[in-house]
Amino acid sequence: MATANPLISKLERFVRLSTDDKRALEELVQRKLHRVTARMDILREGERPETLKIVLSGWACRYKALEDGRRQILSFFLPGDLCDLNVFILREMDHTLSSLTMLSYAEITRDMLEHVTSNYPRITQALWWDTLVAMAVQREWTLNVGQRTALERMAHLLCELFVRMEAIGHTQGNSCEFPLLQSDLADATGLSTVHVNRTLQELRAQNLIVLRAKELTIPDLEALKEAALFNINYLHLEHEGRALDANAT
Amino acid sequence: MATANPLISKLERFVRLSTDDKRALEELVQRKLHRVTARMDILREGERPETLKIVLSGWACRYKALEDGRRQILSFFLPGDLCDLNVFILREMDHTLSSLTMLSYAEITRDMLEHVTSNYPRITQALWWDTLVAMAVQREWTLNVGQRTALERMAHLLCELFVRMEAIGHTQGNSCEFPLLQSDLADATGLSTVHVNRTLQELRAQNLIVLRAKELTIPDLEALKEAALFNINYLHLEHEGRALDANAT
DNA sequence: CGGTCCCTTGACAGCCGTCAACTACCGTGG
DNA sequence: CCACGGTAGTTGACGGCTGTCAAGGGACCG
Repeated sequence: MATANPLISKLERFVRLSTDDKRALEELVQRKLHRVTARMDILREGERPETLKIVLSGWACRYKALEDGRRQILSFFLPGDLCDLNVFILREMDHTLSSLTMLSYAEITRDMLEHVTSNYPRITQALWWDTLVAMAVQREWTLNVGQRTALERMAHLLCELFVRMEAIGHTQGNSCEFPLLQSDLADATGLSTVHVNRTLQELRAQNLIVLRAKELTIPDLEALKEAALFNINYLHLEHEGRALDANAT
Repeated sequence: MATANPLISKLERFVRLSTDDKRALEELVQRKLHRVTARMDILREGERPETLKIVLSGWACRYKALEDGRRQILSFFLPGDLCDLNVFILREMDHTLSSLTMLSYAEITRDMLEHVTSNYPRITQALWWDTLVAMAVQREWTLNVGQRTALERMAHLLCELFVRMEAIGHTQGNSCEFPLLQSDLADATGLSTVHVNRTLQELRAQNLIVLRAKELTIPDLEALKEAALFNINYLHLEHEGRALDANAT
């Protein structure tokens, strides 16, 4: 079971937080809450990021679009995930953040974040960890669209999302909620929607997935991983940083 | 003209460094120097990163390989670029670092880096900036292989490399050194070497590039950018952080 | 001068995109 | 209760972009 606060549960995958740390994180998240409906742009390319956003419930994504309309989804955000640490440093967004489902998220201002990072070293460390993992995921996505076939690519994306859902306690057995449209899968994999459809059919035919009514079931995760050439190392779930024990400071 | 130390010139694109900052950086880089010949793996997937590496001269890259040998180059490193800030946090490499040319680089240990980050806030800020820009570049690459056609994709990669070479003062007019093989371009763009060859021919036929003898010339950069749907914003060269003036602290 | 690496070119195939029509599903309203 | 409209998913036909295979050419080097 996840804690009520998905950011805390997430960072605890990396460091052991003290009660102080947790209280600071609770405050951080409760200051400015937002809700938006599905399929709304939250922060657009070209705008200046003012706040760090943290997904509390629902799914979001970031994407870039070319002038002629082609669109690439670059990341999916699940509960607990952070968007655009850019706020610290970069002047303008080079991509767009957008909700995929009904979404609730917290906003954290630059000042609030600076307060936390200068007083809570373990939290700072954990935010770094999260950033580096996000980079690793982005690299894997580049590999995914660059080298894998359509079938492998789709299998890989489904594996990643399932494993990430599992890590935040949002799976029930072999199944999890799965709100993406086939057109989202197309934009994320660089395939056409028609070919996404065919690829999903093929995965179904091989009994690798059951996907309908916004629910994904993976009867045999190992088999799907094999079909995807999925190597989980890039998610860095090893809980390494648990060495950073709150009681050890 | 660049400073003798490419790391300093790079970070100065973002912050104004004090003489103290510069001395610290000089020391950092001079401690452990290395030279390797072209096409050597420096740090392999699965190994534990012990030090941060900084390219001083030559080109390097990072790549991931699938079990069956397919290979994706994920980034190119030019003089002044940093490899694997991972050293701080992640337990094992999820990709491989490799030299492309004769390469000289400096190694920075965890201790040295921590000393610098706790005593030189402007340097810390500049390292963050560099990390966020690297993420932005990785996103653009995902877009590149996911959405652009072969011609656009190749044009985009050549644009990026030329602009980055220009930013570090390594261009002479319209030309710059260009040590990549067509097979490197293939691995970076997700195309076959044969198709890379054809795509280069096409770019030559349109007078967009001259590429031979390890030298790239771009007669009309604007035209190449247009063919590539190249939007420079993702490189975040705006020198925004110059607000972080060394004399303002 | 032979060897090796890299680049180039042609022929052919296949994966995947495009176009278009059709079905399924769902919420709304008469 | 059924009609209706809109969105999402499905399927077929066809074409083209890009991969594969294979052979040849050029540059550099021992």
